Amino acid sequence: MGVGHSTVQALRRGELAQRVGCNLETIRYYEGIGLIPPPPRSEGRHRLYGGEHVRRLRFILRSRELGFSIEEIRALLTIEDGGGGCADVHALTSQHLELVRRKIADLRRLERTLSAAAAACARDASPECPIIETLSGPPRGKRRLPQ
Amino acid sequence: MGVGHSTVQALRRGELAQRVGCNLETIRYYEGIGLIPPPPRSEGRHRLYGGEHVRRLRFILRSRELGFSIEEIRALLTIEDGGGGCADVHALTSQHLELVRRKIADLRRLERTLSAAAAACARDASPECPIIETLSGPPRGKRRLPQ
DNA sequence: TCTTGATCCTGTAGTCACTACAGATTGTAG
DNA sequence: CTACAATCTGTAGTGACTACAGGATCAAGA
Repeated sequence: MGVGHSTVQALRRGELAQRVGCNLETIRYYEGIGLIPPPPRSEGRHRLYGGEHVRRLRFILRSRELGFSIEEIRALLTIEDGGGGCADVHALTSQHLELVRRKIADLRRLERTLSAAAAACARDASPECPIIETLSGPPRGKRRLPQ
Repeated sequence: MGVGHSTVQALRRGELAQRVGCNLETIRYYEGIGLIPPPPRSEGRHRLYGGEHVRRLRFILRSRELGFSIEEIRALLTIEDGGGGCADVHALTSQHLELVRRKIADLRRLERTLSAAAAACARDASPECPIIETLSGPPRGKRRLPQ
C-alpha cells in the first residue's frame, strides 16, 4: 500500500501536520471550530491522532483547496457522517460551482478593463495617463469578489 | 455639467457616502489608515468634505473594484500626489494584472475539477460518490487564492 | 426658543480562515 | 538526570471593512 494509506496508530500534532501538509496550528483551529473531533490524549494531554483523523483532515484541506468555505465543508462532512446521499453533495457542489464561475467572469471583466488601460498607456511622464483615467472613472457597481 | 462633477462645498460623511456609493464607515476607515486626508470640521467636530475628497474617494473605490489592494492604492496615490510618472503607474498595473491572470488560471483549474466530478455524479443515494472521491483525493499543493 | 429626531462623534468588537507568539508543561534521547 | 524538542493553553494579529454602543451635534418644525 502507498504511503498515504499506511496504517497509523498514534501521530502527534506535528507529525499529522507534516503528513497532510498543513500548518501545525491549523489542526488545533479545525478542532476548535468543530470540524475535527477532539482526539484522545496521552497522559500528559498531548493529542494522539489515528488514521481516521488523517482521512478527515485530508478531506477538509482538499475541499479548501477547491475553494469551499469552512461552512460548506461542515455541511459536506455532516452529509458524509450521516451517510447522506450523493444528491445533497451534488447540490452543494453545483452551488459552489456557480460561485466559482461568477468569480471567473468578474475577474475576466476586470482583466479586460485593466489590460486595455495598460495597453493605451504611453509609459512616459505625461500627465494624462489612461490608467489613471480608468481608475478615476465611475464605479461599475458590480463589486463582488471580496478578495 | 453632469451630476458627478457638480461643485460641492460641504458634504457631511453620510452625504459623501451616498454620493460615491460606499458604506458610511468605510470613509472613516480610509481616513484612519491614511488614504484620505483628515477633512476640515464644523464647530461641533463634524467632518466637512469638498470636491477633492469626492474625487479621491472615487479613485480609491474604483481601484478596489478593480482588485487593487489598499497598499497598492496607497502607492498609486503617492505617485499621483507627487506628480509621478505614468511609467510607475504602468508598472504597478501590470504587476497587478499578473496577479489577476494567475487567479483566473487557478479558478479555471478548480472549475474543471469540480465540474468533472459533478458531471460524473449519479445524484442518487449510492455510497460511492465521485465528488466525495475528488474531495478525498490528494492535495494538488497549488493553494493560492486566499479567498 | 425649544424640542425632536436624524445624523454624526469616538472607540471598540466582529467577520473569515487561519497564523504566530508567549510562557508553561511534557516527551524523549543521550 | 539533563537537555532540548515538541506540545500545551490562551490570545493577538492579518486585510478590508462593517456594526454597534453611548454620547454629542445639527436642522427643521412648533
